[in-house]
Amino acid sequence: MNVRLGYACISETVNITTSSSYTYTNYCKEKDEKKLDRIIRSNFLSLYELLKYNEKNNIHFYRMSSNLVPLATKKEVILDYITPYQEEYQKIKEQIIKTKIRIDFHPNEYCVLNSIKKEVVNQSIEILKYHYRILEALGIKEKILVLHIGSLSGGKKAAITRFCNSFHQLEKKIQKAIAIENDDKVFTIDDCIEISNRLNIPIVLDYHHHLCNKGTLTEEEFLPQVIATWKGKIPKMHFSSPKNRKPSEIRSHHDYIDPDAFIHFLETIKSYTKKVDIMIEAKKKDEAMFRLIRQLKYKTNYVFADETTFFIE
DNA sequence: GCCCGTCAAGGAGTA
DNA sequence: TACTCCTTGACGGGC
Repeated sequence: MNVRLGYACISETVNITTSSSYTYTNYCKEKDEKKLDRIIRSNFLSLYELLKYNEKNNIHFYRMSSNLVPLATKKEVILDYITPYQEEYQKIKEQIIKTKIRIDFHPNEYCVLNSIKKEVVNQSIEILKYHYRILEALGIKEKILVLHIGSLSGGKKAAITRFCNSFHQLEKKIQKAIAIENDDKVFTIDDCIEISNRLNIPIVLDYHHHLCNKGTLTEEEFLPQVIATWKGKIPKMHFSSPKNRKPSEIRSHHDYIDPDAFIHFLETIKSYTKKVDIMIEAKKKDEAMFRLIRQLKYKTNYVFADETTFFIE
């Protein structure tokens, strides 16, 4: 099995941020369009710098921050975040094409497509449109928006039906970009499989969430189904370690990854797929990924093709 | 330069 | 109905 590791949004090594913000409260006070423009350009420039850093370190899998454009989804703010930034998009696009890095977005838990409130659903659709437009502007061919199912209101059956109904309200091209992820409290991998079967969309398995919130299917049962949802594309999965074994902290992410748990995870999945991209979700971001890699080199016979890519027999 | 309160979002639980 | 907590990184005032 070929494994590529990636990290999300922030580098602990490079001291820049792609998430500089301009809060709505401050914007209302100041109405400083130039400041907003400066922040957006700074975030795009930082994204370009991070992609250069990824290239230097042979990182082939990366999640962009959702906060690239502050206030982009605020109804009260009319903001064209595409046309004025063509130069920035082009520069980033060329870097993405050059390095063939696989990139995605993961809108946060406030994007609730199955909310019982119509205005929240509408706002969630706007949030997805914003992410999709950025992917389009960056010329990313394989557009992926990883989404949680959301609210449990009215019970699971009703919640899943609401998710499917809202999904069908999305433009077709955005529907094609949606992938769903199991969460750590409510929607299990079983639920994701049910939804995936109804909507024909891929599933991102989050193994930490699965350990917190198991369905009835065994790993042997769900793994081939989850991988099949990618229809030949390289499956994406998320891996993190619990901050603490205490029930109150088991859902929180640790600074680093438990290498033995990770090795166990790889051994579990290796007979089901030839390739996998795994996003390391640890508080120490890329630093945690590189520490894990050093530990894998020490503990295993995995054959490394480059800094973040290796092969398991 | 560090510390800590605030911001921003929706859901869910409690009073 | 109103509140508090959850989560997370950035921000910004105070010292």
